[in-house]
This record gives sequence, C-alpha cells and structure tokens, in this order.
Amino acid sequence: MDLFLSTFEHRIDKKGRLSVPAPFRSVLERRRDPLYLFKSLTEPCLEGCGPERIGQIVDAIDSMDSLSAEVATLQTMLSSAQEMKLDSEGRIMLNADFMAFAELNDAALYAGIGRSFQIWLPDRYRGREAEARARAKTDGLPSLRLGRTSPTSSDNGGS
Amino acid sequence: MDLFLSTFEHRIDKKGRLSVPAPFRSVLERRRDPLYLFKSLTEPCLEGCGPERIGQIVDAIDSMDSLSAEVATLQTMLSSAQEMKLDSEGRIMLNADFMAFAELNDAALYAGIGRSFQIWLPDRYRGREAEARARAKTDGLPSLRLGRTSPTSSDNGGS
DNA sequence: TCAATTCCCATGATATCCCATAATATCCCA
DNA sequence: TGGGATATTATGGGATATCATGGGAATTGA
Repeated sequence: MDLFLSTFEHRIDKKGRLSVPAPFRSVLERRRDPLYLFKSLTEPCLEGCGPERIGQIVDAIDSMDSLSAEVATLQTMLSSAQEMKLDSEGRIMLNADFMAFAELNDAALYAGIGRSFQIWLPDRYRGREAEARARAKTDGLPSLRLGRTSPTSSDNGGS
Repeated sequence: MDLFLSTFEHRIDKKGRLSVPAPFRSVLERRRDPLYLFKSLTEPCLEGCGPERIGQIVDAIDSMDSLSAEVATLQTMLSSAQEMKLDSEGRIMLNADFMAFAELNDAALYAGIGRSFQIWLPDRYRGREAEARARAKTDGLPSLRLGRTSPTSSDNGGS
C-alpha cells in the first residue's frame, strides 16, 4: 500500500507554480493516476487525492437521497474539484480561487494523511499541529481498536 | 514472533545519517517490511514501526467521523509519518523536522519496546529510565494485563 | 496584440550510491 | 577448548543523481 505521508513545505514562485513533493508524485505515477484538488469542506485548506476518492464521492451521492443536505454538501466538494496537470518538473498551478480559499501566498505546506493529502498555509498548519499535540497530551491518544468503529468514547482520564 | 527489543546507541554523522541497529533491520527484512518513523504524540521521541501500524491508523480514520478531534489527532500522526529508505549500509536520514522534534544532534538511542521502537536523545532516555525505575520502586509494578496492546502510557509526570 | 500559460534549460542544494576502514562478533578447525 | 581466520557492523568520505526552484523563450487564447 503506498500512501501520502509526511509533510513538505514548498515555495510558490512568482508565476504561481508549486512543486508537488516527489514522494507524492511517485505514488500517483505508480498508479498512473492524475491528481485532483478540491477545497476542503471543513478546513481552510485544499485536499488532494487520486481518482478513486473522487469516484467514492460520486458513488456516495448516487446512493443517497438526492434531496438530502448531505448530498448537497458532497456536490459542493465535487464542484470545486479540479484535475491538476503537472508540468515537466512536477509542478502545479493553483488558480486564484484555490489560492484565496487556503489563503496562500508564497509558500504551501503539504500534509500527507494516508489516502489523501492537504495543502495549507504553513503557519496555519503548524498551529493546528501544535493544538492537536497539546490535546493528545491532555486527553490521551485515540484508542486504536482496529476494525472497530466506536466513536462513543466513554473515555475517562483514569490513570 | 520477532520483536524490537534492547537498546542501542548510534552516532548521527555530519550528513545526518543514522544506522538502524542490525537486529531491528533483520526483523524488518524477515517480514519484508519497510520502516516507518513518526513523531510521538506524547513524548519528545520518534517512533518506528512497520506498515501494519500505519495501515491501522489509516483505516481507523476512514471509519471515524471526519470532524472528530480524534481524527485530527490521528491525521497529525500520519502527517508526521514517513517511510524511511535505508541506504546500502542500513542507515536512514532524519529530516530536520525529526531532528528538531526529538532534539537530536550527534547521537541517538534506539529503545525496542516490542512491536515498535523509539528513538531518543540518549541522555533524555536515560533520565526517563531512571525515573521509571524509581517509580517502580515506590509504586510497585503495574499489573501485567496480558493480551492488551496499548502504546499509550496514560499518565506521566510533568516534565 | 497583450497577457497568461506551457515548454525547456540552468543551477544550487541535498540525498543517494558506492567504496573504504576499524572494531567487533562469529566461525572453524586443530 | 582455544585462537586465528573470516564475516558483520557501524561509521566515514567522495562522486553522482535527484529535487526544488527560477528564468527565458515559445505558444496559446481571447
């Protein structure tokens, strides 16, 4: 299984070009996948993935009640999605909408989160990371009971 | 079952290279596993493991509510995780983020803890070990509840 | 025609490959 | 069982390849 992992900070040059991290490129190339970007629904960042994740969203919409609010939400994701073409050096160009949405200017931070990755304003990302680590220290780690979905964390700080 | 056990101290050379202890390498080779490192969520050290642990985190994220704080925590783990490529001599290169996080400079201490291992600043590790032994002397041994894998040490004295 | 892309090449920094070496551990055979 | 021979390990250095990045020129599009 090859995944998008680790973080990379890259500059956005005057022409608006941004290198895709080489490890991310090789994941996509190995799968012969194009790269899609879309605006995150919940955070001020962009999300990147291959076609299979886009397909999952499309399938989810097909299987849901077309009148539900959730469908509208997923459609919003799709309508911001865009297939990115890489130049011969492995760079993408972010359109003005993407740049404004994530409030990027001259640098971007890629954060690999497994099957997809995010693109953040570097300082904003680092702030979030610090928060998450502080939370983990006080609240403890999420229990990794694998193969089980138990969002009901009846957690208690029991020593 | 082969496990990561014992401790090893190795130098980090001027190029940032660090040998992986031969016993740890042979565990990974026997399983044909690549090596992953990520920043600990609770301690100033790096954690090393095989792909199955990473896969568990990815799957856990997919099965949880994407807005929960726990997902954010798990994503923080993944975005610091990295597949390490070993050179022909069995060394890894620690990036600047890893070095800074664990406050390493010219030496590192590997501590095998079974299914995974940790990488520490040697002096800091030895301090923790002394504390743990002192605690055991006053508090007694934790009861060994077998059959549980919990990498979390839920409470730790401040530091 | 002008502006915005896309293509192509240049470059410095950095990682990777390959070789060498000293110290230690392991083997082998008397 | 001992002790020399051989392999393994950790470590270092030079040469080479890769990567991120920048800029000029060609191309597109309106």
